[in-house]
Amino acid sequence: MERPNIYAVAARAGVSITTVSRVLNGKGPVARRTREQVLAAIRELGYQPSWLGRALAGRGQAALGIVFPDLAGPYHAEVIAGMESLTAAQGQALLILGTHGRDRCDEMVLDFARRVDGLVVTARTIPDAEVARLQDGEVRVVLLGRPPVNGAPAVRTENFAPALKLTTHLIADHGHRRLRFVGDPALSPDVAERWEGFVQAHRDAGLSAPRSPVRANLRQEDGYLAARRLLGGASRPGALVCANDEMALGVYAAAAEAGVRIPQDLAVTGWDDIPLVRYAVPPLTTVHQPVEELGRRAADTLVRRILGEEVPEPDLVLPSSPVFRESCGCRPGG
Amino acid sequence: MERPNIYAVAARAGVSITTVSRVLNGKGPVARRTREQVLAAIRELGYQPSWLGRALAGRGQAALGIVFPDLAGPYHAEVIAGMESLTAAQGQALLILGTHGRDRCDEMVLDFARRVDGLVVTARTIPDAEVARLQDGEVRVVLLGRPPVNGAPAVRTENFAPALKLTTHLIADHGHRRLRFVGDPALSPDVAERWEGFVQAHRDAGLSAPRSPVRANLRQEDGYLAARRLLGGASRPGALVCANDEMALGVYAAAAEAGVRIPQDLAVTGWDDIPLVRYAVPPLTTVHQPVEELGRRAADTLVRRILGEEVPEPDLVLPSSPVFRESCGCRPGG
DNA sequence: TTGTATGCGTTATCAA
DNA sequence: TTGATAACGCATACAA
Repeated sequence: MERPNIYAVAARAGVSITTVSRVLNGKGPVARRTREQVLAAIRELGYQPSWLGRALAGRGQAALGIVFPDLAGPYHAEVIAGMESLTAAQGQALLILGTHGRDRCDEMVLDFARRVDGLVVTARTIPDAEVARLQDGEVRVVLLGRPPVNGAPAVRTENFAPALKLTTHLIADHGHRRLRFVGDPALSPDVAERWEGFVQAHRDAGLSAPRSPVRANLRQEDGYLAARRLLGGASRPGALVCANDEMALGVYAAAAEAGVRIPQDLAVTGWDDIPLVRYAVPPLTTVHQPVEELGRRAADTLVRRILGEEVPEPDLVLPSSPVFRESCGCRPGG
Repeated sequence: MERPNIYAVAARAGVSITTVSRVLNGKGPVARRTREQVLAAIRELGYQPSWLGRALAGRGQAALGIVFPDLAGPYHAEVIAGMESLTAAQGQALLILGTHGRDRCDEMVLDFARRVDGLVVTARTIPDAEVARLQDGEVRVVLLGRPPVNGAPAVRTENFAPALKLTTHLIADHGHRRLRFVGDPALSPDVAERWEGFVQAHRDAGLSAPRSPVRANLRQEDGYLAARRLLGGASRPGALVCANDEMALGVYAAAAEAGVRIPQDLAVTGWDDIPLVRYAVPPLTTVHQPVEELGRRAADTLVRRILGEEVPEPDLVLPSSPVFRESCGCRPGG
């Protein structure tokens, strides 16, 4: 048995397709009795409208897309989970595309954009210029984890203030003087802002400017390798402020290998507060980000844009704050 | 400027849309000169065919879907990454849907299925009966991490043999006698098979049957809680075989808290070989699964089904094997 | 209150 | 070698 179309329903109910369409969309006047007949026919045939037909007829595709660099760490998976929770609830489809640092991904993204009503574009995927071009091409875009571009609204998390607070904590409360920042500010706006907060804390404390960041690529192995280098070197740092949790856990491994105790010999902090670090040994001091909500809000903002509503906050910054556990030197349970 | 359609191209090239279509699809005879004119028009107008039109005209939607329970751990994200690598390379779209243990997800999945050419359905999402119904409804389905149902091909990883080997290693090489399995066999076919291998190892070694599994729910916290219970109890186990890595790391935390040393006082093993465990302290002995390839192969199988090709292996089982590090008691580096 | 006819952008059939 | 035209499934202006 073929899948029934709107004509089949109309025939069965003894009406025209227009009437069926009206019943389906709840628009326009339909006599009670007629409506019931149509509804009955729909039920009997197990009819479900083809969203292809709908989309082609100009009703939008009821689909959102997200463009991310890759699915290596937990971060983007959580962003996607947040978006998915919203799209699923609203009966929309969610399409995903990883750029994987490919060169010619402009076309890919453009092609991708054609299949959705709007796009969430994360940091470290496509350059601002390309975002601007998308905007000009009437593609609805929402930026995630990066500042607004050319009128495209952004949704992101706080970075500067928590980094400042965290670093100040290490300096003022635990007396650290030789701190290093592990992460590459050039890699993403988020990391850049964290670095800024790190620097500011030094200024605020009247310390000399910190040494340049230890450029590392956000994965655990990068943290491990960076720490191995640092811990083997002459002037060993007293505290490592890592740009994310995975690198911090990499530092844990290098420290264990070198016989360096955390936090007695080395304070370590992360960023993200991924589930694993709460049960790390010792529990990691980090900065909690509402990543899933970030995805949800991005999707929500995108939907508003698509509906033509005014976006209330074109640059929404969600609060994130330090979680002091034990790797910074704080006492267990206190 | 509106987005050009096939008529615009035809008009510009001074031909009919049929000819344009032929050039586009490389089918049917087209004079060299004509083709060039059409190609020029396409280029000048920046024309790109609408996939909506294509799909409606019956060419398929060039989209694959995956249904998963949630994005909590690294596992499903990696599966998705594997699928995405294939779909992106082939210019297909990838749609995702999480069931989140929702009740009435039958309709959601059905609706979802209408938007794609085929579906990868993972374990712990929808019941076999529902999969069978999808199959009957002419939805192309490939199962992932669960056995074939009603003719739907499956792609999964080895479980029994590695579990047998791993457990035997603990028993024979490290002399363990009081082993417990942490995980719920009822939760997924994968876990059930791992439990079977665990049991078989006891039989093979001539030991009495192991105690019942410590039912825990795959997340780190569940492992932590389970281990806390076990380590506080009277008859403390000597080895914990965990159904996945996250739970094993939870065990790490509980052990540290209880002053139990790994592996001296307690051997621990995981499953999956997620990146983090390689740099755990101590490095975790686990079973490596080619999860990303699993996703890729599932997508590949699905594409074959869609193209109507014979699926070479209706029940593809990818090999997975133990990685002996230090948490089982093996020496560093050997 | 209901129906007719047309457009959306493509592919495919058949005729020229 | 090319073209006119009919699907595909739906929404909607317009007519009745």
